[in-house]
Amino acid sequence: MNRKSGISPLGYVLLALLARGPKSGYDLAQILKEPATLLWKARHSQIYPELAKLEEAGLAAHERQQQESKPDRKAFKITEVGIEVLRDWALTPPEPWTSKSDLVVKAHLLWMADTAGFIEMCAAEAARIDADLAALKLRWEDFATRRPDDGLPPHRSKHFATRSIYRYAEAQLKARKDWLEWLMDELTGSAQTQSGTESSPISSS
Amino acid sequence: MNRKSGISPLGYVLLALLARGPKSGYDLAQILKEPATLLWKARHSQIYPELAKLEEAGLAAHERQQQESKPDRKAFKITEVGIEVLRDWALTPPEPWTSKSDLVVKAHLLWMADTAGFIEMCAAEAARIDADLAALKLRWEDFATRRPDDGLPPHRSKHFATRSIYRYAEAQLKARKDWLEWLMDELTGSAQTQSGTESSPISSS
DNA sequence: ATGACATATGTCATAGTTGACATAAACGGA
DNA sequence: TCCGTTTATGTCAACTATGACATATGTCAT
Repeated sequence: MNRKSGISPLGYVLLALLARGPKSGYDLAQILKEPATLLWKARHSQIYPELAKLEEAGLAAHERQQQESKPDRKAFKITEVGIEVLRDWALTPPEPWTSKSDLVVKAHLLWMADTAGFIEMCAAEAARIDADLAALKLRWEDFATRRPDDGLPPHRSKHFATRSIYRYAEAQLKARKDWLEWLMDELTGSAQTQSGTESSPISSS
Repeated sequence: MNRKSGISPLGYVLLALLARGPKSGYDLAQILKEPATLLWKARHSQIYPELAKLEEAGLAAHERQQQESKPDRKAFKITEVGIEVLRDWALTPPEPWTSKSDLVVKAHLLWMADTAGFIEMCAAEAARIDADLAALKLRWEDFATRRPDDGLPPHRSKHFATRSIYRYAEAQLKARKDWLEWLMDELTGSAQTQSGTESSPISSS
């Protein structure tokens, strides 16, 4: 729990999802699970206790539901207080953004690594990003089919808000991939004309 | 500590920095402190214990140094074993990349937020990114002056490796800023022509 | 001297996150 | 009937990270 507000980062994520409609812990875990993290990444082991905290704080409430052909579920709803808290939080300055990628650390020690192996690793990562981008596109198409445009103006539209986070994920992935491709270009040019770890001067045009 | 390797993510970061030359915990804390996180973000409270672990594992070693006009320091060096461990790690597939930005969570709940306040928050964030980009450029120019190009081919050059991580940071920041600008464009268009939180039908062409 | 500041090293309680363990209802196929 | 899978909820130990507290040396200005 964040000292100032009493709500953890994940708490806000859960509230933001509950604000669109009631969901169970299981539902939330499906939305926040890997791969292709769109909004946030979290496991059910973190989600269930967090929901209990939100409920204790009066920001969410649950109701037991019986289902046919499925076990019972706890349907969580955001409360009026929760909505107010969310609205306020939406306008507060975002946390300073710091991404921690071990790929960048590996790039930092590129100069002492096996060049061929490093390029191979980069190529595999670029392929993984392509797969993520494709999965993202499919996921968006699926969403857009299930929930077609509500026709509301962007600033009131859930459809638009969702689209905006897809665009964000896509932009970040593309930037990462472009960088990888620039890096591989620089390295292949360099490793071929100059001697690498072992030199095998077969052909240099 | 990571179960498989016995080395934490931060451990690899510290080794990668030590591989370029001896550094004290204080030096490392300066490199890894905010703002404008380039490689990783860490506090000295995490760094000092981690250095002790690396030393215990035989991956780094320190030597006490007396300095004029400054307190004593512990100069840490990477060991031969440490170098081997790093080289191996450099070729292992990077962790699946998941960035956690609360800005994206805020975008997800855009539809229920005060539009004018939201746009203002975005504008402030865009300005912050501009400042970060400017600071990044200055930091690169400072580095390039202090450590001019070593003339080595990219795959063996520390200069190039450093440049690559600057490019990465720049690309990520730009992608984030471009997205923010797209978002603000969409919102200003929408909020002006259609009624906002309170409707004031002044002019609708 | 006194106080502010940079250098330098450390600990500790708390918060956030992961991965493993644990349980159970309902379905479908072998 | 037993086994695997999906749905569903939960706990717990270990790991990672933050923010506060703590201490000490040396410089410089007041």
